[in-house]
Amino acid sequence: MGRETNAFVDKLRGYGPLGDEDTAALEAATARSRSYPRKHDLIREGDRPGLLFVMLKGWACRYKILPNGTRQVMAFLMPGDCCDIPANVLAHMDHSIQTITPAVVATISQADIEKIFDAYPRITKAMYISQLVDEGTLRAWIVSMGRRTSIERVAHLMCELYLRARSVDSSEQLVLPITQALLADALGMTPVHINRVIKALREAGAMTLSRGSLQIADPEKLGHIAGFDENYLHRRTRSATG
Amino acid sequence: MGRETNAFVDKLRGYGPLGDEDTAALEAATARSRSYPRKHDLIREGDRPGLLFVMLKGWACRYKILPNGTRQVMAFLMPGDCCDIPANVLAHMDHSIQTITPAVVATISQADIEKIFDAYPRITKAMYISQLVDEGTLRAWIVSMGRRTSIERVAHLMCELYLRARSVDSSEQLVLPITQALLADALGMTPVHINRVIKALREAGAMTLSRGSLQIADPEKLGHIAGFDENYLHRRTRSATG
DNA sequence: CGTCCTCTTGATTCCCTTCAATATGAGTGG
DNA sequence: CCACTCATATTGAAGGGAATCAAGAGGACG
Repeated sequence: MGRETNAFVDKLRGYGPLGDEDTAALEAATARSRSYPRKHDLIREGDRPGLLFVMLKGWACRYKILPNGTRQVMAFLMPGDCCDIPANVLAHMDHSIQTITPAVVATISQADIEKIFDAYPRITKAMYISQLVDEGTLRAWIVSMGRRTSIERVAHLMCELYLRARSVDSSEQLVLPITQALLADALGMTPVHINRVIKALREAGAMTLSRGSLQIADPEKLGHIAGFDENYLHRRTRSATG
Repeated sequence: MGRETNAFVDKLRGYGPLGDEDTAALEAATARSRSYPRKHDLIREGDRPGLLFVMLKGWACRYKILPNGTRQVMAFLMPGDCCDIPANVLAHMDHSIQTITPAVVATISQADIEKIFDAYPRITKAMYISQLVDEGTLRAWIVSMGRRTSIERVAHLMCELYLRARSVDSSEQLVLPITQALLADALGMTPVHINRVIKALREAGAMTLSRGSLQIADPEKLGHIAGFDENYLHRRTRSATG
């Protein structure tokens, strides 16, 4: 087979120059991957961390179940994203990670991460920057939850997911694997109210969500409703890296 | 004068072993610091980033003003915390940073950061981990905003700030520089409602907030109300580094 | 072809916001 | 030392947005 693109390598390359030996090391580290069905927990709250998960295909999310039984989703992971909790700092996971779609994910052991960090400073730096960008996404999320109306909130998240998905899959008509229940868990709302908001967005001609997949009818309109400023995503044009 | 403790070095040392040359480099980089009054913007939304801010004394916060005029605070910065947006990835700041108290902060230029990253891999790694920990704090914040009641939300934030403040200042009776308006901006609520929640917490004997400073009367009770699990703060015992 | 998951809609309730008025203390200047 | 001003805190009343409760429709799947 030909050389398959590795979403993780692509992403890191966007954050800093990588040499051939860097990409080779990354590809070697993520060579062994596993497939998982949807709704499969990759790691659960309370587990001992220690592996770096690298999403190669499919989506996942970080979430936490609260004592009252409600669920909060804190992040969406797409191809190229990775998640890492350093085992030497944290004894137990404070949240879980679950696939949203069937997914292919590679895991890198703590020892191998250490080796890579020691031997490939450019990788360390790129991952540091990747971390900074992820943090910006979380901050934007906090802003949404704190100060945006529910319709703005939904529209804003859809804009973010649309742009992020688009940078790993440039299909013409993107379809995002989102259910109303998942949206509710991500935005701290009830499924019932999410449904009403989505109806409003549908009637406005901005987007349609049905049976687990979302279609953006009018990205411009959606962005306008959300008051969206894509600056925070820190996306770079991909053309330079091709 | 004797050797003053550098909160930044102390914090990073908690995340990984640093050699004498590492700490020397960090101390040299943060040697030149400036004092700022309270409510002073260190950097504003729209500015070009490029400096690494290191809080040496005092508190600050990240915030964003939305088009409708409301403000959302996304993070509190305490001595030892730093904030960094890589200039080569982000053209303009997507939020501002402002001091909450009079503060002493050092700045490191982009060029010097690069040099440090290239020459001191242990520092890079420690900062990467520091970043991971900060991200955990943001995730906890999202959980609070999404799925906790207002009283739990206030109590939870107070627990977090109390523990974080305590790890840099072990005074017997900690007093946190928080106003009701600031709390409201941080938790996405109105000052009026914050006031009512605080009244409830006061009457429960958990904590008291008055005229810009907060006292925790009963940390245990507060933690119980919040459903607080300090796991996510990834704090380590400081004794080992003394 | 029944079961389950996802989505939809209506009615009611309640938490929080909004609006408004007042209190209280800190800082300032005469 | 006191009047003045401003930021902060407090409390009440009314309104609205989202949750809750409840019932049902429509596919997907075995």
